[in-house]
Amino acid sequence: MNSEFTIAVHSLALLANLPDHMASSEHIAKNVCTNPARIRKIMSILRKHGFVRTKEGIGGGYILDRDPRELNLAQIYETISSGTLKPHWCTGDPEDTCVVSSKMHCVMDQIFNQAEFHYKKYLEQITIQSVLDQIKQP
Amino acid sequence: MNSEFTIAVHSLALLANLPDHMASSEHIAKNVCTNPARIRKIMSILRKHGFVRTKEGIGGGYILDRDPRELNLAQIYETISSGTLKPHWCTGDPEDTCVVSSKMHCVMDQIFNQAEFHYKKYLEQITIQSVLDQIKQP
DNA sequence: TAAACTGTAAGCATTAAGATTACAGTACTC
DNA sequence: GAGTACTGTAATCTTAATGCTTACAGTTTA
Repeated sequence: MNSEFTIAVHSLALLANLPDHMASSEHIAKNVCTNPARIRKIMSILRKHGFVRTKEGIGGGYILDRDPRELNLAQIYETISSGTLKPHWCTGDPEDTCVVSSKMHCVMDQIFNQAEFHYKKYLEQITIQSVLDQIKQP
Repeated sequence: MNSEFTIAVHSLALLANLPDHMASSEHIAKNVCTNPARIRKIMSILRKHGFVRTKEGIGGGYILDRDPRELNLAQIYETISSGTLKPHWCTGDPEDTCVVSSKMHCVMDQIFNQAEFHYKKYLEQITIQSVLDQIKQP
């Protein structure tokens, strides 16, 4: 599991906390503790899905383009990390004569797909606003 | 996400399919498509949790020690892969003066812990027997 | 036209995942 | 009790995934 989803959530929460001005990739990167190129890559995907607006040139950067109360983590997961619940490596061999070996891949695939469905159902309940509220709790 | 959980499920389903005799690590490894040492490492954990019995020496190997209808994937996940839903890398910096940066780690931790809780709830519904039934479907 | 930004990609470094090898310990068989 | 076929476990090596750095073209503003 890589951490692009976590970075996206962090970045969006940060933008929700700065509703009135743009934040540069360098600013966000410092806050998240990573490098600007990585932030730009992730924000570029978020822009293509309409979560943020970007502006190039002087005074440019990123700004949230959604109501944080209506932006949930399932939407973010979907665009950034869909399909990452299942491991890259898979057991079994479809060519094997043993049914267990030959079908296991397919069965585990279904299990992970459904697991991801439930995972997203859970993430749907959490909005960027609720993340921000939790952060600001004393 | 590594694939030890998948390997454990595959191995246990295989054992459930061979209820009357022991399977060696080499046999299981061939079926799973990995190496015997890896199987032994995973099976050793499963033995410590009472899922399988092992026997050393000639004719030894592994045999299921649970009713496959009462052995669910949540139990397996718990013993093999607990805590792996959250990425190793974490955003933010607890020492940062910005609340978002300093608290994000803690908030994401909670989110991933609860996500794992829901994930396990889903896995509870799936038994080794049901995996085997799915495999044997035409 | 210079400065400050994004967009994107190539290449490098680090870390996690998986394979290999080795060998001690155990149980069975002759 | 010696040989064989297993598990248990650890050390080391290889490969693949992850993250970082650098670079530069494109865009906007001053």
